[in-house]
Amino acid sequence: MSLAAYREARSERKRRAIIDAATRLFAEHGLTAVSMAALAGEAGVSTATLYRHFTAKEDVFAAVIDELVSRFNDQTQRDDPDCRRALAHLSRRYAQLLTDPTVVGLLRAVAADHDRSGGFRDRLARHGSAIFETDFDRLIASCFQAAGVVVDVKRLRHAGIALRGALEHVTLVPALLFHEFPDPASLEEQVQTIVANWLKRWPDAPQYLTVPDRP
Amino acid sequence: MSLAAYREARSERKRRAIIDAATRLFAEHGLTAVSMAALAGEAGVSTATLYRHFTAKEDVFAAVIDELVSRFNDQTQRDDPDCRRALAHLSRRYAQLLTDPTVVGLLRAVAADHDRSGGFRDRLARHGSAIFETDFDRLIASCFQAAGVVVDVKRLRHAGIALRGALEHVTLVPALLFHEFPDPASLEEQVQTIVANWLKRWPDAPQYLTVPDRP
DNA sequence: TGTACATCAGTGAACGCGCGTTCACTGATGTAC
DNA sequence: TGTACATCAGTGAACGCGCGTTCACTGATGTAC
Repeated sequence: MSLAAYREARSERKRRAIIDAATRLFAEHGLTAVSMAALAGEAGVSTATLYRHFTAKEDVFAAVIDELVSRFNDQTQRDDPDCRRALAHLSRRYAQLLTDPTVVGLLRAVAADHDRSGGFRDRLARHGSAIFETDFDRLIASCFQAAGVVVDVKRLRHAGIALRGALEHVTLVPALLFHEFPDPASLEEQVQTIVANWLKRWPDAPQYLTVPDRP
Repeated sequence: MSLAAYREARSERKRRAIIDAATRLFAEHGLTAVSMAALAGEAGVSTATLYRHFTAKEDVFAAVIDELVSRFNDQTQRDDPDCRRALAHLSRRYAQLLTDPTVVGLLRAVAADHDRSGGFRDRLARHGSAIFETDFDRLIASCFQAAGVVVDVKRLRHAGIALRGALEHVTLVPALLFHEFPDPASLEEQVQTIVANWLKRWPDAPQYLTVPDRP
């Protein structure tokens, strides 16, 4: 049975090399700009081997996306009991994710080739977005509760829009549109300022801020 | 000289048809997914005619982007003397632009094919972004001034991040990533709420909000 | 007025290249006897 | 132990298609005489 073991090990190594190379190339250049020959070269494999492991180019891309999504799922972690610290921590993770060149590159690839897939590929974006949405909503609600402020659903929603919007404005938007990625130090500083501003203006805001608009 | 006039009119008609068709197709499918044959078909023209008007496919794309940029430039308008109304108006324009399927589609196309152009094509994104940045900065400063609050540059910058980030979160982000576009009514309502929340929390915020973070 | 010619934007058909994909074959290892 | 054979992931070379681009030609109009 050692023949089977040998073959499986070699096969697994090749498959890993293919997915790793595909992750790099698709993230950097997008789906259509990467040829199967280029992918095979980067992975150190023949093009025919690509087709032994995957039925088509889009199938390789799907595998790349699936792996990234499952990496998201593994990242759920225990909350800090201090909800303000927990929210700052979540914001940092969010900002780091949205300035990760691989993640952003794949998001761009998914968005760009939207109409050539059956729609199954935007799992990455939707799934990742949904995970963070849930976490943000929960922590934002706890922060309001901890501050002793009772608020309605609509205000909670806009509190989330304010925080996530500010974070995305300094991360995802320049990264997606301009391929601009902040250095870690300035990112950290921006995130801290954004979270501090948000805390002061939403859960810690004085009561008059919770009544309707001024005339 | 009527021959020349006839030819020029016909030529101009063809050129317009090409740019219009290219705007539609590139916005919907991106640069690489649109073949010259498809473009010629949509424009009601032969592929050879495309090459009489443009030297290459990328040149057609550049013309499309240039036209959109110049349309931006024409839109500078006189400010409302009430800076709060002016800011609400600017926010609405910004939100409408970032939910215009053509604009978003071309932004996506520019971002996706970034590395195959010499970088000249991101004029659209940079130029549009710069125009709005200037306008927002100016109006935000006036709103603070009108409220009698003196603030430093950094706080002004974060006020802008808060407002534009919230607007982009409900427009550009879902549009770019998920191809989701809100209907005009719900967009209008979201923009109004976002601007109202922002005004209460930034220029109208009580003094304690302008001192450094609480311990 | 009629006719031969000049002009040039537009075009159908072709070209050659690179792509995604497939095919017939290899070679490293285990098994039968 | 040695030898003939079975297995099957991996591969180099080829295939056919669609793409961006070009070429030789057309035809609508004006001009010369």
